[in-house]
Amino acid sequence: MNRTTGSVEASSFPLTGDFLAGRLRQNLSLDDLKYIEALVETVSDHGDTARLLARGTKTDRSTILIEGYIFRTVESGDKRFITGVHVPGDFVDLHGFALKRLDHNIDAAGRVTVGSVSHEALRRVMRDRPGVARAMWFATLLDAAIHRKWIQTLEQLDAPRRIAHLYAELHTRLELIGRDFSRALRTPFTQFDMADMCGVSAIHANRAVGKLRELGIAEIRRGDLYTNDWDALKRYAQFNPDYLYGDGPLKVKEDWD
Amino acid sequence: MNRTTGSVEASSFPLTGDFLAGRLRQNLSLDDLKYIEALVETVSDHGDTARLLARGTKTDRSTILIEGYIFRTVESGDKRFITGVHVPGDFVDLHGFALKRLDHNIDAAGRVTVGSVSHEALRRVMRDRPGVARAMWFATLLDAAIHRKWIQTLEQLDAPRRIAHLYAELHTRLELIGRDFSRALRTPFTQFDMADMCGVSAIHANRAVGKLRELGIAEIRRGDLYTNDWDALKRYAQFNPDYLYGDGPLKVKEDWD
DNA sequence: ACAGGAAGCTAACATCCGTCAATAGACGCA
DNA sequence: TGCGTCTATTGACGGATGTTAGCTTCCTGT
Repeated sequence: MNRTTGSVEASSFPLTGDFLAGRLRQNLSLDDLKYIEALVETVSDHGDTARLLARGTKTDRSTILIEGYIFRTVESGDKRFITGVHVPGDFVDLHGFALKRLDHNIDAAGRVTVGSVSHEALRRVMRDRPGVARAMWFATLLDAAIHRKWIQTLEQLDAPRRIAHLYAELHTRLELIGRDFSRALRTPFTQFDMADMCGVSAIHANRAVGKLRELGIAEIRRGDLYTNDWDALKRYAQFNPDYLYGDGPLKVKEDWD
Repeated sequence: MNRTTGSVEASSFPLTGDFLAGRLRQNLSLDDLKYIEALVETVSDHGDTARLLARGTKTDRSTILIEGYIFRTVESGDKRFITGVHVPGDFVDLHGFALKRLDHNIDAAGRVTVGSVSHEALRRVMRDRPGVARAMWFATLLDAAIHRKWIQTLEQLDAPRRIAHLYAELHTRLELIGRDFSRALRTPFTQFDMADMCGVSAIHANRAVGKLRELGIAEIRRGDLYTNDWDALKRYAQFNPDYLYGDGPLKVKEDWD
């Protein structure tokens, strides 16, 4: 595997063999995971808010997030909208493999480490490893389920609850890939980022953060959320983790063939 | 193919051989389309607002919409939220094939005609027709792209523009499956339905419909939209059809294998 | 034709949220 | 250390939206 450096120095993330064991973990054997990891040809680091892929780009590579957070963004006029956020282990542009032309940007939130897989390699997967190909399909179906929950959140909740729901979702997704933050969840998000994810103005996002603080639900400082009662936060946000399929209905290997 | 009747009488929809030529059309040969059509084991009609599949259901069949509109809905408290709408030719629960347990309801909007395909048959597709399997994957990726646009719409637009955007999207999606409504787009949507799709109260949806009328953008009566200037409506809604990939980047057959 | 119910419409008031303006705090860089 | 920039915070005001209530219109079944 080749290792390159983006706009900041190469990270010291240890490529010990399981950095891909994220969302796909439940669906694949260790053998399959090692197979995918071998597909990653380059690993690179990128600095604050770097644009990894611009809307409209035709690319022959797909990107997997290894460390950090990534936003899906669209720009309209002078405003930015965030339609999704990714955590380590997620393929962030698998749909670019199929749809060829991206309909949105892929932006780093803070510093990130990403791996790159050529579409040529993915075509080999499609041909030689149907089980892996299915797992990748399922991963994109989970993306769709998360999108639907964001739609519901935007339709249903007020600004403070939207922000609480965002962090509740991230907390659960990070737990599912084996990262437990019992008391604090650290992110590089600014209140502008939160506003663009929640569909409110930055000033109103600030009010919402203040309300969460005032209610004793959570203390958010520079993107990092501190709480001693995640259950209370999740209850306040009306968070129900079913849509993340964490109990493993993604585990369907035995149902196939 | 067996033909059954739901809660209303069997429709007279002519099953002449191309009712599946919807979203998949651009990706598949005529031979492939006929192959899929042969998979449809039963066709049934359903009456107003029938629930075709309830959240949490484990099903061994998938549903393809032949005529009418279908909502994806979730209920919370005594409120309903609509996270997506489908037009003829769409597979509405292909993800149920992969994820096993549905995280939302599948509800008819008005009267619908649907076809049913067993998961057993889909497993055969996966094994015997990789090209068809890929097309179905791409169809779910397009669902995700539509979801992202809904997220952006909820984040960006006010209520009148959201409703205009909804009809603009439907207009384009119906055009892509060969149904052109140059002057009127007929739907069975109530203003409650529009409200639940746009994340506003029914009363505010009524205000929004009134504003579109007052501005001369569109006249919406009992779900049916009349306009003599679709371009003006789409401009008002800031509608850009790129995300529907109507120009055929879904056409990737030549890139595979 | 008639009655009942569902859907559409309007008004009044309260709350949520956007915008503008100004200030304070935190961080990076020289 | 000091400066500049980005981020966070607060207040004031106006517009967008939610809620409640009541009324009207349209559709449908008898």
